[in-house]
Amino acid sequence: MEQIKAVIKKMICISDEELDSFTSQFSVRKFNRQEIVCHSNIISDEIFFINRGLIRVLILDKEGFEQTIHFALENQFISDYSNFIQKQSSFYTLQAIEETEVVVLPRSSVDWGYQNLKEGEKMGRLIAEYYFIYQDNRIKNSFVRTPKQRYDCITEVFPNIHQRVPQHMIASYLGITPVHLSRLKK
Amino acid sequence: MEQIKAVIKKMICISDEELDSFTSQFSVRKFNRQEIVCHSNIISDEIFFINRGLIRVLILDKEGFEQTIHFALENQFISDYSNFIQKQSSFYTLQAIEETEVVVLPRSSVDWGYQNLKEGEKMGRLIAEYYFIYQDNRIKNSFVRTPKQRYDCITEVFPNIHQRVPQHMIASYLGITPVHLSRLKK
DNA sequence: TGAAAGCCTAAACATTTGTTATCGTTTAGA
DNA sequence: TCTAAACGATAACAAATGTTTAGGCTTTCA
Repeated sequence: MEQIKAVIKKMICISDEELDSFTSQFSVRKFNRQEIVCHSNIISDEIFFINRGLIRVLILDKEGFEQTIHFALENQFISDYSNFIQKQSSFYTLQAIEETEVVVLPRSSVDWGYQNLKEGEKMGRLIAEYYFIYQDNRIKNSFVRTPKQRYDCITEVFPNIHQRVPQHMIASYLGITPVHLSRLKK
Repeated sequence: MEQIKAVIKKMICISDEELDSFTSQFSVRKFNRQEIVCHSNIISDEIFFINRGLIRVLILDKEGFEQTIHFALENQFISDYSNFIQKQSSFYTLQAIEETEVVVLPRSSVDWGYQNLKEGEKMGRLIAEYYFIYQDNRIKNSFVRTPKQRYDCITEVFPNIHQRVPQHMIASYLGITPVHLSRLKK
């Protein structure tokens, strides 16, 4: 739990006792390559924090093809956060791309944190703000950058992504086909 | 201040005294049609709440054309929230499309709310979560819906938008050209 | 270790989307 | 009230992107 403790400490002021009470409610889970961390169409009552490995977020489009919506790296939180917040069944599938170890935050512990940690709500605010900024940047980029430019700067957001995931997933994340990405690279 | 008070009361538990102390720090500002509410490239130290009217968020792309990024309607908050949070100079321009009246929340009052309202941080969390969900839906839609489908369902997010803004702004919001939108409608 | 699957590139062709120009109508402002 | 600007539709053409197919290479795993 050392990694998630460090991340929380960077966000808010929290005593070691508080932190221990909080993290003692979490568990650890491991996944092999390609394994599904969280299926779509289930009520999403867990948030994951990545200790090690890499998770991609994907959906199946109407033709049954996988579309990569997002990547999540070490020391980041990941879930279908929209549907977690709204307590609806999840839309996204989470898949481990590498051997991955996650900390599991059940909804009960998240709620506990909001109610019992001195700065629990602030932590929630900062996390939501952080991901809002990420989404906003992504939307901004779709307006001001070409697909090739988005490809060229993807390592700003996901360092080493090229060494860790196949190119067709990056193409999908960028909103283009793998064939077209291959063409753009020339 | 009645509208913003009602919106805050819906989000959190707050006494009338707290609410009065909070809203007394706000001011009201009015804009004519086409008037700029907030320029880009300035430090954004204000959040706006729309009492009446309609604001669009836009950027100028490299060719100097206006791109509409977002619309904001009555009883919604609007700002370049990413850059407000990060205390960076704003990227977006805010423009009133109709005669518009806004409540102005200076940064000092927002910070005051976080520090002094019992549920101030929770309010901040809920607002950030709300806009995160909006952005997430938008990104989802770009993967699962065609431009025509996005056009057809835009009133789910912005009711009466067709009666209130010219079609070329909607096209821009959808990420297509006005000529192409006109073609799709056939 | 051998076969199957996955991956990237490439080319040819199809579809979507953008660009430019024009026209008629509506709207805004002097 | 008149005139210029803004707006939406349309057509012709251009550019970007998708689709299909194939080939060669690497990875996986039985």
